[in-house]
This record gives sequence, structure tokens and C-alpha cells, in this order.
Amino acid sequence: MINITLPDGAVKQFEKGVTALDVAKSISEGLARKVLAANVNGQVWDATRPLNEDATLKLLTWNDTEGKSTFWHSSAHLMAEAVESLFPGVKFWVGPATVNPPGFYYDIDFGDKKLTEEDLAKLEKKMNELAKQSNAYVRKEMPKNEAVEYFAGKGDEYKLDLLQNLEDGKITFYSQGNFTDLCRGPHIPNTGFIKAIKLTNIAGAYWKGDEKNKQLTRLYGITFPSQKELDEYLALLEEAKKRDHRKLGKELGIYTMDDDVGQGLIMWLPNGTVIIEELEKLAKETEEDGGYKRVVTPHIAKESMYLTSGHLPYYADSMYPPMELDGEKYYLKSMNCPHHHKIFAAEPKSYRDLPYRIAEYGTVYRYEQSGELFGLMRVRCLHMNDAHIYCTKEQFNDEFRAVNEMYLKYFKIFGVDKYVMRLSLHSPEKLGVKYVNEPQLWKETEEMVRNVLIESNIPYVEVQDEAAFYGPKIDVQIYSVIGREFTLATNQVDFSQGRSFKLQYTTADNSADTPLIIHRAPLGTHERFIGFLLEHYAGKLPVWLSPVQVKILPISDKFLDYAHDVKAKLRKAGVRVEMDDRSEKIGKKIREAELSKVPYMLVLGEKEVAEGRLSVRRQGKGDTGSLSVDEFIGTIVDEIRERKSGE
RNA sequence: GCCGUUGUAGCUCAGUGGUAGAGCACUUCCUUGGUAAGGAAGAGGUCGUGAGUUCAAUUCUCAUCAACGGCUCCA
Repeated sequence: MINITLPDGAVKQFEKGVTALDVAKSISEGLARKVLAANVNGQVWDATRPLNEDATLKLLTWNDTEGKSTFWHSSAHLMAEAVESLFPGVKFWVGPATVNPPGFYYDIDFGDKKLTEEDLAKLEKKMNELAKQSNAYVRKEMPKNEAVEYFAGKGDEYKLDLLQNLEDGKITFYSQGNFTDLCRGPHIPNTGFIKAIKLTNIAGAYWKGDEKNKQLTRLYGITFPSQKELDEYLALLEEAKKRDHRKLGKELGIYTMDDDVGQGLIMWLPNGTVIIEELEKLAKETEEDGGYKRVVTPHIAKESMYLTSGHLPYYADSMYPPMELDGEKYYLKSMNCPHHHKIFAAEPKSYRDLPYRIAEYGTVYRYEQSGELFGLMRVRCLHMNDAHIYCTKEQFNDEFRAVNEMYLKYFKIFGVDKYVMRLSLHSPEKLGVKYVNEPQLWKETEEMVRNVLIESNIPYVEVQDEAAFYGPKIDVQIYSVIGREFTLATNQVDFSQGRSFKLQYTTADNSADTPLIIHRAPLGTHERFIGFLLEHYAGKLPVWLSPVQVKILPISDKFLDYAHDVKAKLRKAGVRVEMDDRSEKIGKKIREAELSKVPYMLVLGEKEVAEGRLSVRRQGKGDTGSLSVDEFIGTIVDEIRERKSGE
């Protein structure tokens, strides 16, 4: 007999060889029908795998993350079975469950066959047939030499590649129906659990994620234990699309693009420009408080500067090709830092001048690959909330921390709470290729940045191979409504460019030293930040950011005089106000104002004129009662000045 | 850049091997109406661009450009 400890602490005795499924049955048949896998001593196992020793056991169902991922991984095998039956001879790479987006994929080499969306429908149909057969997922262990022989016989170079990295004695295969795959598992008990199937996408994916390798076909899908859950998921996707910044950006007149202008080049419409100006106003105030001075620099510079900065050796792929003028090559700038370094160098500096902080909403151009462009989130002309801080090593901690505090201050204003702080480190094997070749300085500065995070008690994750070419950084990662991850803001250390530009200051003992440089962009770029804000607020911007803050809606033409009076008073108070003076019914004016997401609507009719008051309507909330003109102005001006979130 | 999908009026979308349609928006007129669409009339498109097949192409084929979903890459 063995002892099985359940999550509530209860210990039950079972025969050796009992399965998690048997344990579930001993509790209730209903539970047994829902068990997808089991957590055995901290490891996820098949629910059908025999337990031969004492163990702590947690039964995993659809409600557990591991239950879902087991379900989806098994679905990937089901899809592979369907693929193999419809397209014999294909070769499989890997088919994991995914979290973001939820579901699974399988990377497959289809040879010369090009898969189309019609094939997806056929595959879906086949999967449904196979699922109904409720075939068991059967686990089988195999010695490595046998496994190698098996795949060598099939001529399957992908699985042979996988086997290379596996230890003998730990190699398992899983079969269901007519399909067998090298797989670590675990799997759900049988295919019958999979009741609702949707294959979502065909995409190319480079083998092992390397663009030099062959491109495999990646099939994406999602499955659920019931049709109802699939329908709910699809409805959720539809909802998310409504807050997509590209849709909102068009509806609200924020920005536009044009084929004749070029890919990834944003033209800001008047409404979007208002948002830009408000953000810049906020940045200027905040930076002035933080001891920054503003500068302005040109959009181009000569090749020599980018050789000095290291951009040409390390960053050339992301730069527009040069233009030749008078025998010189000029580049559009992809970063503002070199220009700022030249400003630092323009006059001799002493330690008394440090920290020297200069800021600019700098326009930079990056030649992003065409397939990477994405609405406002990924563009080729960016306006960066940039600044550079030149400081001594001793000042670094305080300066870096002050920058982090500035982030948090901004995030509070915008109610940003769903983000991940990422400590982005270099990757030693890419020194001299992607990263400046200074192993010791990398080590030191990475340690400095980590310390600031720890001292400031900021939760963070560490990731390799995400640093800038000149130093480590802290990135603030956010997710678009589509689920795509982006760096919203960044705070970087640079130990390299100070030396390459020969930047110096005179120390207290009259020697020369090179400053450390902090690059920071807490508001990222206008493009990405506004894209983010549109999605974050679902287009319902707080009053201070709203392009139109108040819309006056007279009930009929008879009240236009009063309406003009009110409008003039609001204008004078600095409020962005518009009036709907068409001969339309009030219902229509309200509907259109609501759809355009104007935060305040003022309905004016006979009653308001007689009393000298306003009927105030708040977007999304309906009629909120009546106020005098002065009362309303007092409230809204306060709301704007305080940059209130509106909720 | 690579794989897949799409491209018809300002917007959202029907549609056809015989040179196109709806709703909203727009213009004009009627209506002056109290909290999410009042009525009528009108105007608006060489069907992304270029080539090919055909008696005939918006429709079929190819190329190209762009957008979208991924991969790679990134603020």
C-alpha cells in the first residue's frame, strides 16, 4: 500500500500502481470525468500513469493552468494526427501549448505542399472525427538507441535533432489512435475530452526561431472542453478588437497613414496632435521638476558620428540607408543619443556640472522590416520621450532611481498597472556582434542596475539577450489588446558611448573622467504610448487628454445664442469645446457625441436658458444633472488641471 | 525580409466573365424636436497598381504595392 496526500492534507491509502484517475474516482465519479492530469510531488503527470510510491497529489482540471496546458498540448497531438492522416509524409518539429495567445501550435515541415485556409477546415473536421473516437493517449518509454533508429528509419531529421539533447532512459513516446510522437508529456486521458476545436492560423515559423534556418509551417489552434467555452472565447476576441488602437485611431480621428507617404509613417490628425501636445506638456513639467534642460537636435547626421557612436557597427540594419551629399554620407538618426553627446561635449564640463540632464522629444527614424510594422505600436518614424543623464559613478544610483520614480509617477497618472519590469541583460556569446565587447563593464553595470531595482523594492524579471548594444536596461513590458508584447518605456545604462565620444569632465582633484550615461524614455514614444493609451482607456480618454473635452448640444436652433455664450466662456477658461449646431434632433446629437467619446456633453434647451444653467451628460454615464455655467467650469478646469483619470 | 490571408464609394461591407450595389457619412430641402439614429431628394467608385488569358476582366492567371494574422526583429 502507498500513502497519497491530497491538497487538503488528507492522507489516503491505495494499492501500489493506483492512478490519479483512480484516486479521483474514489472521491467522486463527477470529479473523475473532469480530471485532465495530476500534479505528483510537484511534477505534472498523466492522470493514467501508475503511482508506485507515496506521493502528494493534486488532481488537475480545466480550472488549473497546468490542466489547460496539458489539454492544449494533447490537442496539438490530435492536430498532428489529423495532419498526418490528410498529408502523409510530413515531418513534425514541436507542438507546445501556449499561454499568449491561449491554445497550441505545431511546427510542421509540409515539404512542397502549401497549406491554405481550406486545408484548415478539412483538418478541423478530421480532428473532430478523431476526438469523437475517444482514443487514449498511451505513454511508452524507449531506450535512446531504439528511438534514434526509429526516426533514422523514417528519415526524420527534426526528431533526431530533438533526441540529441535527450538523456537515455528518459525518452518517452505517446500514441493516440494511429499517431505516435516523441514527447515528454503529459497528456490528458483520451481525445474525447476535446469537444470544441478551432484552428486559428497558418504561419511560417523559422526552425528553432532562427531566420537562417528553413521555415516550417506553424498551425495555430485552440480547443475547449465544451462548445460554449469556445463561443465565449471567440466573443471575447471580438470585444478585444473593439479596443484595438488601430480601429479606435481611425474612429476617433487620431492618425492616418498613406501609401504615397510610406509604410510605418504616421500622420497625426488634429485630434491626435492634441494628445501629443498634452503628453509633451506633462513631460516638460515633470522633467523641469527633475532638473532636466530641454534641447533640440537635427534629424540627420554624418556617417562619422555613427561610426563613433557604434550605431553603424551594431545597429545599421535598423537605420535607413544613407544619402550622399557633397561626397559625405548622411544618415537619418535612429537614436538621439549621439546628438546629445555632442551637446555634452560642446563645452568643457566639471564635476560641478554633473549630473547633466538634457531632454528632447526627439524624432528618430528606424528602418523596421515591413512585416514588423503594426499600427502605432511599431512604426518607422518615432517621437521619443528621450533624455540623457551624464553622471559620475557615485551619482548613478540616485539618478537611476529618480528615473524609476518618474516612471511610477507617470504610471499613476495613467492608471497603468498591468506591466512587467524587465531587467534586460546582454548575452555573453554575442559580445562584439550585437553587444559592445566589454565583458567586465557589462558585469559591473548589470550589477548596478539590479541593485537599484532591489533597493527600490521594484518587482522585476531578468531576461538575457535583450540589452541595448551599449549597456543593460530596464524595460517596461505591456501587452496590446491582441496580446502582443511591447516595450512601453525604457531606462538604460550606457558605459560605452561616453568613452567612444571621449566625453570627459574635470574631477575634484583636477583629473579627467568619463561620465556614465543614462538613456531614458519613461513615456516611450508618442506612437506607442498613444497606441497603448487608446487601448488602455478603450478610447475613453480622461478629460485632460481628450481632443474635444466638451460638446455643446442645443436642443433646437432657438437656443444657439445661449449656446454660443456658454461656448465662449468655456473657451476662455481654456477648455476644448465644440458645438453641434445642426438642425438635428437631440437624440441624434447625443448618440454621435457618445460615439465620438467626448467626455462631457452639455444639453441646452428652454429650461437651461431660463435658469442660466446647463444639463450635464457624462460619456457612458448619461444625464448627471444640472449645474450653473460657473460651477461646471470650476469642476472641469479642476479635473483637467489635476489630470484626473475620470473614474 | 519570410509564411498565410485580404484589397469594391470617406467608413463598414454585399456582388458579378458582358464596364457595379447597400447602410452610415456628405450636399440640398422639409422638420425645431428634451437625453443613443426624424423625413425626402442628390452627389460620390475607370472595383489597390501593372501586365497576361479572353470577342469581353472588377471577376481568371502572374507580377507588384499596401493592410491584416504569425515568424524573425524591436521603443
